[in-house]
Amino acid sequence: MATRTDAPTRREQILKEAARLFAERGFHGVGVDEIGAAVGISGPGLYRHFAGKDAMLAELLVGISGQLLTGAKRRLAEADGAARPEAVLDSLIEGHIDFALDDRPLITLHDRELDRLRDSDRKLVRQLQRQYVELWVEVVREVHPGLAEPAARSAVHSVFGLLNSTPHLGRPGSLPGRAATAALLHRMARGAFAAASPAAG
Amino acid sequence: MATRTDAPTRREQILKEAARLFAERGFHGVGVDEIGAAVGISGPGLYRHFAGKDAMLAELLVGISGQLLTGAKRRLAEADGAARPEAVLDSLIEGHIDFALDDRPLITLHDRELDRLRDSDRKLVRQLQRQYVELWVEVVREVHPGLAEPAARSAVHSVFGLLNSTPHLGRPGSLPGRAATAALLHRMARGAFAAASPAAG
DNA sequence: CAGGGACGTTAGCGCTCGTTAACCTGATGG
DNA sequence: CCATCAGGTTAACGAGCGCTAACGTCCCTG
Repeated sequence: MATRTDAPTRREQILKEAARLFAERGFHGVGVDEIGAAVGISGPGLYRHFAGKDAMLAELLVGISGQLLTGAKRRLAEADGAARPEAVLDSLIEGHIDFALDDRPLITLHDRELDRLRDSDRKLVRQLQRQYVELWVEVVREVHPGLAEPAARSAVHSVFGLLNSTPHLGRPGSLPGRAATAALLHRMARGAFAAASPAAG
Repeated sequence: MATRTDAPTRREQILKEAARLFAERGFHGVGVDEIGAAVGISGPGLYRHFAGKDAMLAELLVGISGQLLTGAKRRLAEADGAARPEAVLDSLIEGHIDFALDDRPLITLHDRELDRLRDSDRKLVRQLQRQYVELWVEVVREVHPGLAEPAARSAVHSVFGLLNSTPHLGRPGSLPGRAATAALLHRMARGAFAAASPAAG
């Protein structure tokens, strides 16, 4: 992946600030004037870049879901064939943790403001999310064959809850460091999956 | 605990419906007219029972936090003295799971709408939440002495995220049954804590 | 039976918000 | 050198919101 070095476009600035504000105070809790102020322009100026407030949220949520799914598919393809299923699962976990630690506001939005979308956008996001979940379910069941499919699906959702708890972990600074936190979350996710099988215990 | 058999008061009806609506569409996304309609009266009629919309949210959040903390303290006292620390932790987990499964809308509100409260109410809720977390941290560290305090605190928050994932688990009906779900969550929580210690590999 | 409180109702006020309209400005390219 | 256009500005509109005011009705009690 080529790392971005050029300056972010205005659209990107707006999306980033909007994500932060939406995560902090909720979609309805943030006014367009505030979003504008956050990027140095004033309210209606945003409409040169987006069709409306809803469009910003839609682009954010679709982007998140797509990014997660794309990354997961890539990791699956990279580790394809010879790799132990454990390694594939570790790669998925690692990817999700990176996302949860680096883009906390987006993680918050992801399961909080979905209902504010137009029907078509919401269906799209839901479909991307479902694909992402099913991809995890398959890998988890390869690593833990004793796990029935419904239980595996519940386990995946629960581990997402665990990994997405990063916004509650205090500001980055009270944490024991990013690497240590990532390692802790990784161990816990693996432990949770391992304990999900009724046989183990 | 004496089980309620008498009819719920109007206040309780309102709180229950408000919790559901707030969880579904967010605090700002629900109008007082809707809350009123949900209990069969119309908008302004609510003001016979609550000082305002904010007051409903405050009462809900303070109630949740207090209930969680009170229940945890009771469980700790009941199992006091001779009990193995593992049994105490299991009791805490069980209590939290009961809450997460039986009061899903409240669980959703609990970490979503806290910022909408007046300063004094928010401080109160935060204090109750902190006490609840610290109580868990102590018990977890008794069960897993290898866990440093900051890591234990992060682990507790993460397990809360795991347990509070119940709203994402699909409507109760697609689930393999309440008991099975509770057992799955319980196993995963224990497994996550066990895997949190760096020593365990 | 009078009186009052509990619990509703509808009408409407005042404010905020998303959005549009109308206008301005600086860079760009034929 | 002028036309165009991207990207801003402020003013204002219309809708929806929380909340209050004013009023009605039932039921309980002295």
